[in-house]
Amino acid sequence: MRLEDEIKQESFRNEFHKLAVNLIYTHSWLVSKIQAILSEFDITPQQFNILRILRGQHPSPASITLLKERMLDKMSDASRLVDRLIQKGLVERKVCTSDRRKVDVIITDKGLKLLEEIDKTNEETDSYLKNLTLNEAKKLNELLDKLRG
Amino acid sequence: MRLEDEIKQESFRNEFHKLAVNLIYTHSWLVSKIQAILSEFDITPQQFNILRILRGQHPSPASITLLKERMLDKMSDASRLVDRLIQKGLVERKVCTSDRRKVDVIITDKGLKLLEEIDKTNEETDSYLKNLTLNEAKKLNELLDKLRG
DNA sequence: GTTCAATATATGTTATAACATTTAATGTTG
DNA sequence: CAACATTAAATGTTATAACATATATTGAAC
Repeated sequence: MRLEDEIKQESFRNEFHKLAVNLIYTHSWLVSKIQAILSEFDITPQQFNILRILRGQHPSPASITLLKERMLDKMSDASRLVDRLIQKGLVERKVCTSDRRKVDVIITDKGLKLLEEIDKTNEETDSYLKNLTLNEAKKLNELLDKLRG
Repeated sequence: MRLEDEIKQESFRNEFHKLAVNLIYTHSWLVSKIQAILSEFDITPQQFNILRILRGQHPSPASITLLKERMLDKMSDASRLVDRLIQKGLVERKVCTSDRRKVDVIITDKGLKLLEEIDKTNEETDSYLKNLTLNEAKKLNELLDKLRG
């Protein structure tokens, strides 16, 4: 569906301006889809992302800095995110024995099991994007990579 | 630059999954650029968007509902956004005489002037996106529209 | 005209991003 | 070894999205 119709704006200054608005709008569209799926598991998209990063590291722990590097936002609130995951019993935090400034963050078995359950929704998540063919998805990825320079 | 290199992840489940992550990452990249520019005017991207919508309506007022429809996020905090713009003297809020449930939100002269100043940064804003050719930008817009269905 | 449903918006709440600051620990230099 | 610089993460703060709720007003039905 055309952006102009969806936000009821007749025109843009130019194609680049339209692109900026389109990215912002489409991001919001996508994230709300993902959020709807994840809310059934009582988890937010950002918390989910942390769990996946930790699973990728498992059984090694991850530091807060490593989590930040792997996350999609430039300066995320990783420490507080981890706090909330600890409350949910999905991760544990330990003092790092080799460097007392660091903490070791580890995913729990409960966290791993939750990810397994969520993995079962992969088909549904992908389906939202399958308005595009595989080649179109590839093209879109290439263009996004090029856009960032 | 390739997404895999930027977030230090070697692979994705499939192209569609990569696309989801790429959209989230690119959005964050873009918004931080826009934010840097707007912060010099002491305004957030969302506040800026409200001002632009109100300028488009000027001299007619806009209701909160209209603002919400025109905004890029599904369920934005329009009322509180307007509060903060009022504090900055950039908009005014009046009771709507024809329907006391509604309020009329109007941009002030100060708000209009600020937008004129910000308009001078358009070239800079566009320049971030000019890693793409015009045709590539068009293609990207088409694909994003198609993606949402 | 009265009753009830729908509507508009303000407000409450949680989670998050972003930026700043604080505090303690580690690394570097002399 | 001491002094200072750097680092890691926790914490403070503001703004926002999203969802829920509250309250007052308007519209619809009878």
